[in-house]
Parts: sequence; structure tokens; C-alpha cells
Amino acid sequence: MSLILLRNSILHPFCFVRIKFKNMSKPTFSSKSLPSKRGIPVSNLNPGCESSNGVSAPENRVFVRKKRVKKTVEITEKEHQTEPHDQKLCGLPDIEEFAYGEANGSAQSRKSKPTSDMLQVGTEVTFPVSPEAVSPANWEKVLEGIQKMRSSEDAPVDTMGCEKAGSVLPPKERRFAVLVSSLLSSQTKDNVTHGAIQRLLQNGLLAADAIDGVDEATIKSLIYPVGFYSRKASNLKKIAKICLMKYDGDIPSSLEGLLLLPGIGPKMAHLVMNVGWNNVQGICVDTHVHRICNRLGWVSRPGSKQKTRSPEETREALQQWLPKEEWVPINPLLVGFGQTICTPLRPQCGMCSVSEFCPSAFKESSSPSSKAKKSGQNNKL
DNA sequence: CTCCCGAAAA
DNA sequence: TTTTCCGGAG
Repeated sequence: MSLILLRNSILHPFCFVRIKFKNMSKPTFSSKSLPSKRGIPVSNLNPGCESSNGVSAPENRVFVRKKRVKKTVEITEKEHQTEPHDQKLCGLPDIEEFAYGEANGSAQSRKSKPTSDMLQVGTEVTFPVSPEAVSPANWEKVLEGIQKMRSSEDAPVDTMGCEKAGSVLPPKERRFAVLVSSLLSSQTKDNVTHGAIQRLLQNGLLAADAIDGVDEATIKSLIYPVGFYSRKASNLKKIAKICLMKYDGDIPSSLEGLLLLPGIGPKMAHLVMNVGWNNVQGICVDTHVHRICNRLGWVSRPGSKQKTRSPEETREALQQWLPKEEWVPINPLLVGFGQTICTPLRPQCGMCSVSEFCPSAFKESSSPSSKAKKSGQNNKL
């Protein structure tokens, strides 16, 4: 992976992750896509940090996929036994959900559930491939190709496991730190986010009760200069209060609960579920994932071939077919790819090793000739 | 679609 | 100088 841990900290690693573009400084790249100074917004990298160490999600996941191509899985004895008591809290998707690769809420293809006797220890479970959730052609080749492109530009030190840095704090504090980091990190460079978190930490303000008890102006000054610091300061106060009153200072353990927090939208909520609770409820879709999936033809509006119009739509569509083991790593993969090669405008299709599979390859005018922003239908996204 | 907020690319 | 960055709320 291309993620390295910038600084050790007691916080969850994702705050301190940065992508290095060592070998990427090829002159052919538009400078825009070369974050030589800027790095990549930490908010986009978060989920990857887990996956980069191969310890992505839950240790007690219910079972592991054995061979993706065959769409079979194996239930191992040990894993099967570590079923959490409280599904909502520890929250692993149950076997059926996992097997179907769908998010817990968005089950529109739940017609034929497997019966529970299919799911005994040691048995092989075959995936029913639902017709309405057909995987795009060659998606595995494309994924591997992107992984290769990403790894070649890769950074050295992957060694510092995120889980290591994150485990320094007790679980509850760590989760709160994850939540705060997510909030602060949007639209903000990772080192700036990191600085803000460090300052909060040094002032003992990385806990719900502490934040609740302090002036909003104090928060504001401590988190400055993160993007939208003023709004975030007030959101942080509100969040702290909610966490304190409703969750005993912990953070909400469900997507729904997280989404109720001001300043936490779908992207961050899934992020927090992934890294905060080790509970993969859905794919963390940002604009990079959104854009690239549409370019690749990986997603479309339900019942049509139109591209999806929002990250949420993309998430739903992607979850229909993407194997769940890819749900977390897909984000950092496509984010890095999207900032170097598959850029928002003027994508470097010539540099892309999977352009042969991409319906959108070379279809965007790479010259700024067309300032003519005429009536729609211009760029393919 | 605009605003939030500021840094950096164009 | 203007635009981009690209998450969330209204």
C-alpha cells in the first residue's frame, strides 16, 4: 500500500496517514495531481490504513472468503464461535449479510436467503449470484491493475501499523478520537488535522465530557486552522453533548446514530463505523470513488445505464456486487488512483494500465480548448 | 446550488 | 487573479 504513518499517536492512525508519491513525480503529470506538498486529504485515506495491514476489519469476522472467483466461502470454526453477543454493538454483519455482500439496510436482493443450516461450521457456502447484481466485466482485472499502479508509486514505510498506533488509547477514547478526527479532517490537509488533534489532546480535550465543559471559542482556537474550523467547533460541542447524554461519553455505535451527529454525513459515518467500530456497514464513498466507479462503468442508476448522481447512489450500486472484503480497501485504492491518474479533469488515460477496460478512457478532452460550457453533456464526469 | 474556510494550483 | 480542493448542511 501507499500509506505510511506519519506520526505515531494515540489516536487512530487514519489521522496521520499520508500517501507518498515518491516515484510519481513524472513530468507528464499535471501538477495538480501531484500533491508534492499537499499530500492527500486524510479523510480519504482513513479506511485504507486498516486494509493496508491486512487486518482490515473485524478480527472476529464470521467467516472468510476462500476463493473469490468461485464465489465460495468457508466458515472456520474459531471465527464462527466468536459471534458477538450484541450484534448492534460489536456489530459484525451476520452471515447472511456478508454472504450476500450487501449493506445491512439496503437489502433489495434479499429474496432468497440461505437457510441457516447452510451455515454450519466448516461447510462451504456458495454465493448465489443474483442477476440484478451482476459484477461488471473484468472488474477483477481492473482492480488488480489499479492496485499495481498504486503499489508502484508506493511509499516505503508501511510498517507502522495503524492498529498499533490506534490501540494505545482505551477503546472508548480511541473511538471518540476517531470520530473527532473524522470531523476535523474533511476538507483539511492531514498534517493540519493532526496538529489540531494533538492540541486537543494536549489540553485534555479529546473526550466528550471535556469538550462539553469548555468554551466553544477554546475549541475553535485549538482546532484552527482546519477547514471550516468555526462550524466544526460548534459541531464538536454539539457532538460532545450528544455523546455524553445519549451514549455515556462514547460514540454512537450505529450508522444511524452517527448520522444524527451534526457534521457527520454518510462518508464519515461509514468511515467511523469501519475504523472506529471495526464494523463494515458500507463502503466509504467520497468523490473519487464516486467519479472513478462511474468512469469505469462499475455503477449506474438502478434500472438504467446512467451514471449515478451522488456518492450515496454510488455506494448503493457498488455494494450490490463488490465483494465485501473489498469494501474497505476500495476507498484508499481509488482515492490515490484518482489523485494521480484518474484525475477529476484531464485524466491521464495514457498512464493508466487499465484504460482498455475503461469505457470512459480518452473520452475527455484533455485540452482546455473547450471553455464552452455549453448546455450540458460536456464532460463524462 | 451556495456556504463554510483557507491554502495552493492554475 | 480565479479556481480547485471536495464533506456536510440548508
